[in-house]
Amino acid sequence: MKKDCSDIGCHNCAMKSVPFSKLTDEQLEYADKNKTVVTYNIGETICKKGAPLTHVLFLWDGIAKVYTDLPNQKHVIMKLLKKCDMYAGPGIFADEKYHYSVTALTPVKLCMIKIEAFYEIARQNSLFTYELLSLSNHAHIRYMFHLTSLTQKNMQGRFSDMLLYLRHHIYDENPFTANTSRQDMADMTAMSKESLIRIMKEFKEEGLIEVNGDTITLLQEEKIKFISEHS
Amino acid sequence: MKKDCSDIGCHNCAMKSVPFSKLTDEQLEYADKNKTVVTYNIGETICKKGAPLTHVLFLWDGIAKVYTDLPNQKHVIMKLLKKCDMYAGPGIFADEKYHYSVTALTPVKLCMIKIEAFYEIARQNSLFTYELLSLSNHAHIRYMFHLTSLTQKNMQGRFSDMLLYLRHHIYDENPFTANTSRQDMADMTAMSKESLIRIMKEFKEEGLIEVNGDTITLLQEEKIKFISEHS
DNA sequence: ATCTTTCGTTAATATATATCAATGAATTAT
DNA sequence: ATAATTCATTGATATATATTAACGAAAGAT
Repeated sequence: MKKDCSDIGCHNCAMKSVPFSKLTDEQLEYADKNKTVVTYNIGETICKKGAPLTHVLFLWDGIAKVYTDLPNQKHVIMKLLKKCDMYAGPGIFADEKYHYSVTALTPVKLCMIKIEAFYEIARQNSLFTYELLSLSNHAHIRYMFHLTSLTQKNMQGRFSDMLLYLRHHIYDENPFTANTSRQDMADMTAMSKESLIRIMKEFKEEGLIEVNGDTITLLQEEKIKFISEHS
Repeated sequence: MKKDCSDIGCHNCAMKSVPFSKLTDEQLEYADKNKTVVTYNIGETICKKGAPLTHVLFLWDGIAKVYTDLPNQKHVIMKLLKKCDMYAGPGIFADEKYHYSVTALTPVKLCMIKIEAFYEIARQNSLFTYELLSLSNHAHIRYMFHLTSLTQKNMQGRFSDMLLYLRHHIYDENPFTANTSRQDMADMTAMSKESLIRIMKEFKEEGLIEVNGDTITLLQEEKIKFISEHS
């Protein structure tokens, strides 16, 4: 069965995240009463860093970027969100602010659940909270990998990590068509746009990848993995 | 009352972390039965990255470093642990491995609670899990700050961030005596040891700090904050 | 359809930071 | 006490990466 979600209530939503699969019927009902469905266009801001955290997001469709919206315009993209992803910023259970901005890279359809409802369910159901903690820690492990990539690897290594991330975690297919601009890719790898393009060219010339506009083919994935691990 | 902890059981432990303050007497009793007290010497490894995660740590005394133990010897120190800190690596509730190594920078006394006991309590008590999630997310917010510091700021900015971290989060006093070597400081700021020393000298010559061996005085904290924010 | 703006690309140059090498001071081992 | 390591420091040099500038192509606006 293809995972999809029409607006027929949390009960029947086939996209339920692991924490939500632990809820009782009553709790799902409650979540359902506190949800809203919204559609965003490309480039629209879904969450703004610093604003009060009011909702948890569940992507039904589309790709969005989660990034540190820094005053000096130098963003770091922490991750991309895709279909079926749940997104609760780190401010939840903490200071109740958004610490990242989220912007749509394609048209994005999502449902939002009020944070109060979220808290209420967490208070009632320790299995739910347990799974949230699990998700949170898995995310943490990924961020640590990201941090060591960005601080310890050279540009070739960081670029390789980005390619593998897009191929395996976001698009899950080999020739993939990225929804990220070159600037976005630069923000994912903590380099300047010009450097990113130069490294991309280098990879093309060495036959590691093929690039057609936004469509990228990994021609020698093993070598790319090697570069990721040895830079 | 000075926060301290003698081995009189979790019940009477004055250092109880917020999550543990939410436990019932019975649950505290249970934790107590599953704890061990250990002392480590300087330089000893408390946890090794990659090893199975078996315990959660509670520091009674001393300073330890939490770092990504990378194959190529290029470590990143994520944070320091001090008295009263609880430390459960991100592998808890996830893949049950240590993702960071932890090493004692001073003699360290700590108690360890078995992870199974931890899970059992989490299953029973949603308030406990709730507080764990809160801690986890607060930690995440700090890591994000760290990541943007390391990837977006120049060396002066990163060094300033480290000084402010040591002064406010670790030692909480102004002339402080660091337990970190120059190499450790370099690993905290993602630069080479030589660069760290050069920046340190620069700060001394500009009258921002005074350095006597490992004792550092922030002479112009406002300017250091300014550098942190504008680099 | 034309103008304007943004985006992708390239090359030349500047700069921040790492690496290398050398030395003295401080620890640790013998 | 002496030798042997390790650690802190400095200067000279190399290198990775950013910045600047320029231009064509694509996309949006009038």
